[in-house]
Amino acid sequence: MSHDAPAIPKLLRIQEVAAETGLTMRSIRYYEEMGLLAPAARSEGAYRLFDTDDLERLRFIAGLRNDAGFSLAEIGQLLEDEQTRQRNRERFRATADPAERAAVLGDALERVERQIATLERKRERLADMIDDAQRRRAHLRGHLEDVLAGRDPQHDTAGER
Amino acid sequence: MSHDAPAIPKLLRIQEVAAETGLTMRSIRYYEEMGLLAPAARSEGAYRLFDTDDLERLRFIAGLRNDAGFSLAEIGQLLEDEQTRQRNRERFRATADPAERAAVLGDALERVERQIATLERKRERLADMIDDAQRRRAHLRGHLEDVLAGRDPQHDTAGER
DNA sequence: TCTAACCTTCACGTTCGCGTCAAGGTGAAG
DNA sequence: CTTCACCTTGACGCGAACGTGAAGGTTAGA
Repeated sequence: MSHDAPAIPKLLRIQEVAAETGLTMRSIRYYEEMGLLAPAARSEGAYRLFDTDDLERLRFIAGLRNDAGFSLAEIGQLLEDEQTRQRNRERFRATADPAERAAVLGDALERVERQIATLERKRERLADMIDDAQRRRAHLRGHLEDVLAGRDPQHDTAGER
Repeated sequence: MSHDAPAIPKLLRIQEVAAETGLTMRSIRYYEEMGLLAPAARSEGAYRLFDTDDLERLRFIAGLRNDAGFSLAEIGQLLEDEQTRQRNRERFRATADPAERAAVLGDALERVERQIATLERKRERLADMIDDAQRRRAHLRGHLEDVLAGRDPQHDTAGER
């Protein structure tokens, strides 16, 4: 009967976090230094201790960097907005003045919309590039089929651009 | 007796190209140094002269860097494939051996497919992030409407994430 | 021809995103 | 208490992607 532990969230040390996320310890510390990470819990002797939220956050950061190609500064903006959102929530609750509440919300809305615009520009670029690549692929497949079928058309890709 | 110039494609100097593409002169030279740019034409006195193809190429590079977040090395790969494609076309035409032709095409196909996979992973990430952002936006809009309508629901965002 | 604006090639400086020691404190096991 | 793996904070180094002169040639116009 091991007195079931009620809310000990199982904190991890940096090496385990590194193994878990695929990041290096250096990177993790650097991200904290750059303010991308809420100063995680610390042990008595100043060991960094991470919870599952930190893991998620780190994975998010890694994704943004590796897959989306954002700089840490940009990631900082994106994450900052999440924290700002939290604080806005408190501010929001701290006042009952509809005007101020509306202002807070309007601010947040603006930020999010700029984020979306930025992300969508990126996505559109990517979509264009993917379209190009797929057209090339289709073309190559056509040629390959021709060759494999013994055909030998001189048509040479037509509109090469 | 200026024998009417039939095909003078209006060459630009680096400063004009910079203004046109939004890049700096330094970046343009650097891209050439890194082999991303075919050594454009040179004037008598070694001035770099760019044509519209160069402009397109530079815009493409800028797009890949700024919007898609690729490194110059990665861009080099992507561009190299385009040139490889050109050369493969010649190789392809140089031989009549179906096996070799198929090999050339298969090679090109592989490259393109890897490119597509890379790009799509990126796009999926972006799509996820955009979804998140849009959900946040919808939420904020709902709140804002509530406040502007004089409502004051305590519901507080419900499922916070 | 002369000048002002433009260009060239070095070449060193800078920021970002870490890698890599160095010198020491921490923590759990035995 | 000792040991050893693990952690800490500096601090220097490095490659990428340029910025920023310096020193000098080029071009086009008055």
